[in-house]
Amino acid sequence: MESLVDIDYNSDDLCIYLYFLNQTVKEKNFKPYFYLNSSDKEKILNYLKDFEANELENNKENNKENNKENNKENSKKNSNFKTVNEPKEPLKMIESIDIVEKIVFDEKYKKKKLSKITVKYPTNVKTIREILMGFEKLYEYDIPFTKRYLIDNEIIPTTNWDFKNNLSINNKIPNLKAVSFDIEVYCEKEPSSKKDPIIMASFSSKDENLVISTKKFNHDKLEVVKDEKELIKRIIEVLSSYDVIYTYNGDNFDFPYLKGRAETFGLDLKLGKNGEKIKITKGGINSKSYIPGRVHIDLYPIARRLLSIARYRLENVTEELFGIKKVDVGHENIPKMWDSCDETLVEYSFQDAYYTRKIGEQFLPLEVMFSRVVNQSLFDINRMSSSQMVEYLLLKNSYKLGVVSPNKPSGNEYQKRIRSSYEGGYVKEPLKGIHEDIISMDFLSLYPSIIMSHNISPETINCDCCNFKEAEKVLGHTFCKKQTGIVPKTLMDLINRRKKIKEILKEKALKNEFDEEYKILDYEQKSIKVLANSHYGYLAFPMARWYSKDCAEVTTHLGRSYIQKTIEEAENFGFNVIYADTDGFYSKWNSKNGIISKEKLLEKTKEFLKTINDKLPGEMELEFEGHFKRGIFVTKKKYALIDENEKVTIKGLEVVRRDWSNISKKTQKNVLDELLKHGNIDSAKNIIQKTIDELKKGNVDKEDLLIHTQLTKRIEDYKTTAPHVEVAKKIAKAGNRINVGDVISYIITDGKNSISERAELIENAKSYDTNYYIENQILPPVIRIMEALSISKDELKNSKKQTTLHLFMK
DNA sequence: GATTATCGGGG
DNA sequence: GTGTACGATAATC
Repeated sequence: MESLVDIDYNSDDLCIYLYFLNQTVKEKNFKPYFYLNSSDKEKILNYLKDFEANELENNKENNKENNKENNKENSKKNSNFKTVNEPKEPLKMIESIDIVEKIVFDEKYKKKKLSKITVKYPTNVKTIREILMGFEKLYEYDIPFTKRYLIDNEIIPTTNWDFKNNLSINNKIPNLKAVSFDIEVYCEKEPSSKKDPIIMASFSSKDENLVISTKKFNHDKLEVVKDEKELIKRIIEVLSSYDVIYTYNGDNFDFPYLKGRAETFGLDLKLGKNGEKIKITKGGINSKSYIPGRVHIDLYPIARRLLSIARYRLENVTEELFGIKKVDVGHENIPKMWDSCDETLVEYSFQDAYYTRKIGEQFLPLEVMFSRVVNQSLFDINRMSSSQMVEYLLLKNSYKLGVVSPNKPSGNEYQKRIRSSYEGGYVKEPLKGIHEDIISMDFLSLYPSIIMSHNISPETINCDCCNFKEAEKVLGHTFCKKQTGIVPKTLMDLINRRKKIKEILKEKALKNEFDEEYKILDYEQKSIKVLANSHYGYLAFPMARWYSKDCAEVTTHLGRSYIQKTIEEAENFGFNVIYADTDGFYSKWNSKNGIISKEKLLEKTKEFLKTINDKLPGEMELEFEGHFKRGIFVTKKKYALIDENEKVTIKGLEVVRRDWSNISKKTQKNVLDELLKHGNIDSAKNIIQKTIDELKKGNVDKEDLLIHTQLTKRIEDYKTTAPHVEVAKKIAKAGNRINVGDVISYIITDGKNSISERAELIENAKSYDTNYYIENQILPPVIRIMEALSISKDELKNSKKQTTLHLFMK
């Protein structure tokens, strides 16, 4: 019994490689295929024959021309001989043409006779597809070969595999040997693999913590090698003994960089299970670094998908998950530290690898569950958006139902979809200000429930097989009563599976059985929840095969109507609804109905939930989400709350932009903390006034005034004057190199010229413009909060102290 | 207020 | 690789 960890098409061996934990199985019998909307085999064959004859004829002509040109070019440049185009011989590529009866999605689920065209090799699909495009409509012609294999054979990756009975056994997460990997580079500016060397590599696994360096440091985990080439060889050696490799942004940085460096030494990155080379595909911004037979897990895309934080640097993710602040050195200091043999650099490099592994261990079980539920490989799942996962789930279900799936949109259609918009969820304008004793309630999976209970799906919308009364229409649309659509059907399967798992979990919890199986099932139900909640978004996803703007629009329309009716009921019951967004709301007890204790409030909430849930249709449920000690509501999507345990939740108010000065960020944080923790508006006001005073007195740290802005284009390309551009010009004038992408840090100094002219580097700043910092850095972030509490801007500025010019003492 | 441009992660 | 190609936020009209 073994589990399938990876699958790849080997283009040298011309077959699929199934990478099990301890063996690679070659699959030679599976052939690529697609469908053609025609059941006339003779006609298809004749069409191909005609094409081939035509092609041969054209090629003779072209070759004559090409040869002439080539000869000319060759005599001129003496360049390599250009190969002439081979004529396309489609008939040789075809394995078979079979007439099959299929249900066709695009034709309202009609049963139809189609041709299943099987070709010899995956690359043939593109050739034949392009020829037959002019003949009739094609289906399922762009499903990657290995993905197709997994769908058709119902092989569930990462489950144990019973070779005797040829079936997968869904149980424990396989015992994969995992290591994390991270490199450090010596560079002053943007790293370039053409010149900047790799100086260190770190690894962390359950029984190995290692830093390899090309220089000696005083550190216990360090191994020293003589040069960079040896380092690269050692990296290959270490990585080659593991099944799973964790990185943080390794897709875009570590592996492409390593490959670039290896090339300068004439080395190949033969990292695959059987010595296959790493495959790095560059798709514009996002690369993928694939190692055949091993699973490269990049934690960065996972963190983006599963966490909701302001920034996704490794240090932010570490802090979010473990509450630990890891050592950070700042990349610009690496060369200095390397030159001065500062061992903090080794510790930093090691911690990067260590926490990358910790994050990997945290997320791997969930990824494994996604892989099993969606039925695609761990590597691919790692890099899929939730909409793509839904698509593969639908493709799998569609195949099981004998349905030919719809195609991806054409370029034009895609553009049209991107441009179209529709009304989203209901967002209530908040009752601005500070509120206490807040209860939040929300709908458990509002959109999935709506899609299921109304049978919303691209093929059930406006069907022609049912009769509807006018009153049954939603936004003028109707949904079939006879047949369950593929989207609600897929959702129901997921929800039912989750319900069953939840029941088992409940039983196990009662028996106190929090064992391995409990954990696995818990991960499974979590992955299913994410997938279920992604179905609505999928309907509006422009690249989706089962896209339907009408379906998405009906879903949000019904959602708005449910939440609005619920708010009305809550108000009638005695609540005062402060704010609402899409599927939930924040409320307090209306003082008109008397002042009640927290215990009584929770009781009332329970009572209300019972009455409302009795009225709601079966699938839908309003839930108690939380009780908050205090909350500040500023505008739509901008609010902050604090709960019983002093845990602060901030939505839309955080200053996350790196270009704001420290003093600005600090002030905003302190003001919010004060308001949430003590509810004291006056002391919040004091904080702001005190900061302004300190600024006027000149008691601020120079560093706290730095504003950071990135240079996004070349200096000469800027049409407008901006502070950071002016500073960049000064740096350039002083003879230093300035590159696109550099972050310029500056202080606005005092004077009479324009702001841009007064921007200076920290070492050149002799003063600062008090007024600028008050008006542009301190006030803007706090003003909207304070205005929601009826405090005016003038009131904040009015500290009745004289403004004096302040100079930095040095 | 709607539409268009820019980053993001890594060193 | 049977190609791709996201999504949130800031800037700008």
